[in-house]
Amino acid sequence: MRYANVIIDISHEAVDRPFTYIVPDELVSQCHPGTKVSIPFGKGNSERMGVILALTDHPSVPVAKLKEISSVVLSQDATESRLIELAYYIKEQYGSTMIDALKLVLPAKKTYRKKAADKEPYSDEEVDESRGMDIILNEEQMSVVTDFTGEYDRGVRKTYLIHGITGSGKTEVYIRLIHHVVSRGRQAIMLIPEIGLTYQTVKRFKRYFGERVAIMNSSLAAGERFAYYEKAKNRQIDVIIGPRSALFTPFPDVGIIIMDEEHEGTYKSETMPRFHARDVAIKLADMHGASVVLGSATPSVESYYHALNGDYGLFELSNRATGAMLPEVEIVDLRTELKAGNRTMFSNVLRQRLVETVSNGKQAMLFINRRGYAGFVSCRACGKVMKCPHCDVSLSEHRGKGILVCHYCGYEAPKPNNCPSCGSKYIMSFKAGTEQIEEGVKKILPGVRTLRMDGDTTTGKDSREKILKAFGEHKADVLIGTQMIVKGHDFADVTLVGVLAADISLASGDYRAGERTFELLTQAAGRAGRGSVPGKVVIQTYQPDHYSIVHAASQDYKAFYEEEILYRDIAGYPPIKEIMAVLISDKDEDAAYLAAVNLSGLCRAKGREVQIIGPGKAGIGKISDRHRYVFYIKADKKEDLIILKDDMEEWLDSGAGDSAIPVKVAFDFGPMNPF
DNA sequence: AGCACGCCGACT
DNA sequence: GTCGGCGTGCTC
Repeated sequence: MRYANVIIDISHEAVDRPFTYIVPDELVSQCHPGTKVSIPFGKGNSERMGVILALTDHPSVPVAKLKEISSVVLSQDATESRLIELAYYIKEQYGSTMIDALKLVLPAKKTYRKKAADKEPYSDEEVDESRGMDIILNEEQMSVVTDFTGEYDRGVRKTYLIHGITGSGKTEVYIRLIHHVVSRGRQAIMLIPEIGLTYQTVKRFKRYFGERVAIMNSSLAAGERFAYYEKAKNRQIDVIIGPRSALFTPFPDVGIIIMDEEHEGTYKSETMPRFHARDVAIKLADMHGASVVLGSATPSVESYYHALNGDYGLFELSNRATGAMLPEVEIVDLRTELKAGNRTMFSNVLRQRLVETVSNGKQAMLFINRRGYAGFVSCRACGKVMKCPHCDVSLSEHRGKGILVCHYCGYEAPKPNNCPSCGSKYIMSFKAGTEQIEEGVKKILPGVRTLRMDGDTTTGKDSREKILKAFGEHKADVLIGTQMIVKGHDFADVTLVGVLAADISLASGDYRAGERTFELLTQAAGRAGRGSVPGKVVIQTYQPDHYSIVHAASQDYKAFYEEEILYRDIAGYPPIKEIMAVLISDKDEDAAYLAAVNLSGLCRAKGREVQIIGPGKAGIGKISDRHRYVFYIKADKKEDLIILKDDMEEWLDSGAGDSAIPVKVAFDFGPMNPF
């Protein structure tokens, strides 16, 4: 290990690639990935700061061109070195390169223009002098706050889970906890899922923390983000609210990390360091001596398992803070509807409730899981489905534009007038589920005012906000949408929530299907009756006896958990066992397959106590002309998976099996979606 | 980013 | 004839 790959200065695009340096004998013992070093660089050999990415024996550049590392730089900037350590943790845990992990953690300045910093991502709200102390908490909320602050002041640092039903007032509790930590001179990171938090919540935080809180949304330009980072470094703000990347805010002394809606899938990165924000938050908290608070109405099975185990502290909030009643839930068996001759998407019960609701001047939300209802395009004469030439998926038509789009690679093509297969001119697109429902609603209630919201028809978040705003102002009677309408939007006039086909999400075929269905139904049900009138929920399903549906209807998380954990135990899934997916892709199908066989064979040959499933073709066999193969490894402990990941990385680095070199290999620990 | 090399205008 | 403009391009 005589040579080191060093990144010079991550913050400038032009030099954000590794350079090779000779490691002098006397520095060998001190040089590791993540070590800061001083090196001569450029024509004038000016001394620059760099970070070691990796060590190697075989430089890719002629040795004659190499210079020596001058010295190892000891951490003068604790915040930065902590983030570098965090990058190293991410690299080790999730199997990425050090450079990708560093780029994640120390984002490049890029085209930073000094502007947005002073522009206040809300108008200046009056800062409340009592700073959050005027929130009146109920007994349950209060006991969470006193238990936490008591332990915090005694120096106890750990991870807590707040299991609080929808409307139990978790936000007020978060504000109190943050206030406590901030008043002791430390900082707070408040993580929210990508979908963002409502304007109401933002206003509450602004009100209590005023100028000392920054809100980071995913659309924030790199420059704006950088401006916040500067403020955080200089202790000009105490609280950052944002999605998973908010974890990398360079606060000097973090005291608490809160993760709201901790069960949300968006906390798991879908791109190369496929890290889970929960794990990284716990690691970061450990480095700072901070506590972590996870909150959810429907905790992930993993987190609840850890809470029951005693790994996490557990708080329960089981009352609605406003005293509003839980909605009344009815399950409708679609099989009996069909037998009775009802072939529409609406059961008699739902039809009746819909008419009642609208004629009483109230509002209804109708929810459909989009999966399986995408607006694909096919030929009526021969049945040919228009597919993407680069991916194994069907194309969908962009609303009325006559353009077919691939959602995976962005390929676009005009909609043909004649079927490319049989020449017929009867080419039509299947309507999106929401469109069909809208038509159905209008048949039941002629003249009803409807709004539609789904991923395909809603371009940009602006139109989304507009739709929600219009519905909130009661400019429509019925809102029809996909998952996106169930997340945390409170509308006082909504007294009916209808779930049209609850089991579509059960059919997704991965081990989280039951959990996801329970979550969606519970969240959807939580939308009904947020005002003074109790709400009604109608769940239509073909599997009325499925435990996810039954327990969602009775709003009984614990009963759901008991059955779910039993299933995970029997089938050997997380959190009982740990699972890793290895995804291999290449333009050449044979090369991808061969690499998958070789890698899985390598893992088998190691003879560890693991179970290897596959390899096989991935669910979507081709994306952007790259053929995809996948295999899964199950183990009792995550460490066993990490060791195998390291073995595979080493094998790939060493160039063993020359054919395997160009293939891309991605590791995914605790995959959220089946490949 | 910095610093060099590089090929066209007004100066000791 | 040379000093110097900052336009491309490389830095282990």
